[in-house]
Amino acid sequence: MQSYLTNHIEKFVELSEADIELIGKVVTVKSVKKKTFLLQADQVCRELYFVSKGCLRLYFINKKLNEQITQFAIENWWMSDHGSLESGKPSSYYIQTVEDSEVISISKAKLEELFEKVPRLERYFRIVQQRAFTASQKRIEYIYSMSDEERYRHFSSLFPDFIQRIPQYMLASYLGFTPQFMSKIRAKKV
Amino acid sequence: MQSYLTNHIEKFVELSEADIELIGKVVTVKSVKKKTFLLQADQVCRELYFVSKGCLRLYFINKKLNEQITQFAIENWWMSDHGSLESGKPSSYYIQTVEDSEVISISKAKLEELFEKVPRLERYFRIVQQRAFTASQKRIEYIYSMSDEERYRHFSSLFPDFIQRIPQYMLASYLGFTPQFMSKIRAKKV
DNA sequence: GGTATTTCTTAATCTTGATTCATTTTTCGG
DNA sequence: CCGAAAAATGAATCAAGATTAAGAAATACC
Repeated sequence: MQSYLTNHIEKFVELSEADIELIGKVVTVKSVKKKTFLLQADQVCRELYFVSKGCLRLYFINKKLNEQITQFAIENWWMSDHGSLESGKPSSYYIQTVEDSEVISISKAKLEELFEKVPRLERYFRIVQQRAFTASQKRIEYIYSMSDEERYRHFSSLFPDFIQRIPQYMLASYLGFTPQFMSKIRAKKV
Repeated sequence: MQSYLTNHIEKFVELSEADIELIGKVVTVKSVKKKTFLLQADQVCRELYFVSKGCLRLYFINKKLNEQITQFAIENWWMSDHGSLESGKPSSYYIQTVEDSEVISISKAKLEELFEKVPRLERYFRIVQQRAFTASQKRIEYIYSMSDEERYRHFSSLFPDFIQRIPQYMLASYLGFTPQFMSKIRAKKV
């Protein structure tokens, strides 16, 4: 039985019917209401989440006790705390739905088993991981080459649809500035 | 014949003698003098570099015409412009040796072939890529949760040996502030 | 449909780190 | 070992964005 997930995987590697069966057996599809936590700080992260519908955010609480968002995941993106996943240590992050969402999850343990049975998945995850890394590097490049205002305008022009989906204060957090500053910028552009 | 590279790979996956042979055939080991460019902006990046000895930096020229370093690679780290590597488009980055170094390089094309012959390497690169991504995410977390001064002190305490190896202005660039500001911080701490 | 909670906006003041420019110290090639 | 270039320091002024403190506008909930 095909799923959003196996569909996505097949954009990168071929899967047999048997592979799809095996994958189907170890993943869990969940409908999750807005503002539900999939991971909370101090818990060990044991799963990877694939968004088939909706939007997740990854954030931590900084020293000033504000939420600092470091990632969003929308349709066809994975989200997890790989640090906690690998080390087995408690996470310092929260993963929460921003909208009512549909999430496909797989435990780290099951995924390891799955790699033995469907080695092609190593390739899929290598490619996905590489893209994530490239995106993350690009983000660091932007942080260091644009002012906050420029970064806001750049992000808005790249993802006009996305910024409609999320509250502005979340975008401000993701871009690393205050909601007040964001209002200021938006007021300018008339 | 074992190399620094196959040694490193074997920390993550098992290799047969035949695998090691195959890998040895497609990589090139080079001794590279300090300040040599392995990649320059406007060139298409076609290779991945593994540092067996020495240190590389990845940087671009920002709007103010300053060098902005986004990554260092020391022993046992890979460096490349994955963006350019994947897209085939010219890079906007420079990769340069910071010290006299020994670099093992493999072309993207050869690596693709190698994945067919030694599928276990997919796993190795998946793991390596995942670590790189985690490190990159961690870096973004630090950028958004510490002031420049805090980040400098944090970095210094984490990598006291490394900061001895590189000029201070390179560290300032990597941390995203000016050499003048770095002097100021260092002068404080007496 | 009205109240409570979230989200967004405005404005004054304050801080961190940039900029500019000059000087000193270190490193390196010949 | 010397001169030139590279790297580090210092101090004065400046700017981007934070902070604080209201209030206004949306949204959600009962």
